[in-house]
Amino acid sequence: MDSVFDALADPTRRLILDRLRLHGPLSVGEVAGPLEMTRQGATKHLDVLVESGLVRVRREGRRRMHELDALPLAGVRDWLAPYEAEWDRRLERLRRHVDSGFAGDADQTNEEEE
Amino acid sequence: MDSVFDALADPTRRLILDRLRLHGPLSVGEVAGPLEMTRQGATKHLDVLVESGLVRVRREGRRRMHELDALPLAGVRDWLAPYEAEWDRRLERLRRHVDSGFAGDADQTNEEEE
DNA sequence: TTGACATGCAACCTTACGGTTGCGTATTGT
DNA sequence: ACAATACGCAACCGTAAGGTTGCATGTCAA
Repeated sequence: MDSVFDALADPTRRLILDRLRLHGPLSVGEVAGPLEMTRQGATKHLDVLVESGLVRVRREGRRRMHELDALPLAGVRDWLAPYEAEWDRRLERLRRHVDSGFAGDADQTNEEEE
Repeated sequence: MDSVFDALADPTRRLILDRLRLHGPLSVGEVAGPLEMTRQGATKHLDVLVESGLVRVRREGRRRMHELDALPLAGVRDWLAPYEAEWDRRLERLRRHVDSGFAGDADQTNEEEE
């Protein structure tokens, strides 16, 4: 689980996951191409993803194909769940607040942005 | 958004978030206590969390109280959504496979859970 | 006022991360 | 066979992350 969160921490890695999700299985070169990076750089990122279980790898001749496996992300969703309850509560409070015609500025509750 | 994923990458930070969610607003010392870490260490983690918007901070006399703000996690859930569709598809395929009586040994396969 | 409490600030240390370069190896098409 | 393709391995580099120590500062209670 730790390794999943760790894998997701890097923007490049999330981008790779997106590409794997949208454009099927990709080789190292195909992953490295669009990114402005060496193949070796891409390989390292892919290794991290494989280690986390988010990417499965299989050989196809001289190519090393990488396929998305989204299942470990279920763990992230599970971890998220209790927090979701939390922010729902907040939004609910805000909604009630607005509904009850609080009418105006001059409040120090900083619940905006979303 | 990047900063949120980054904040979640560290296990200690996720643990702090859990404690803030369950045990209300906490001071630096209260956060640092249970963790085997210096106050300074805890402060750094808290700073990261504040920077990501997951924690709000307010002064109370000489204490610095930290409160959870789960809203930024909505971004994580949103990022997760298309992947969830993906792993659901996988589980669905598996379910159909089992349903269509691939019949390894002779037992009645009882799934149909969520 | 004065001391204990809670924190801030800054420097420092070690290690891991993201990324590169250079070279060696397997695989393929012709 | 042979050259191009796709990759693996290992060393290296700069920087930031996680954590510490030491000391200064603000704040409260008596």
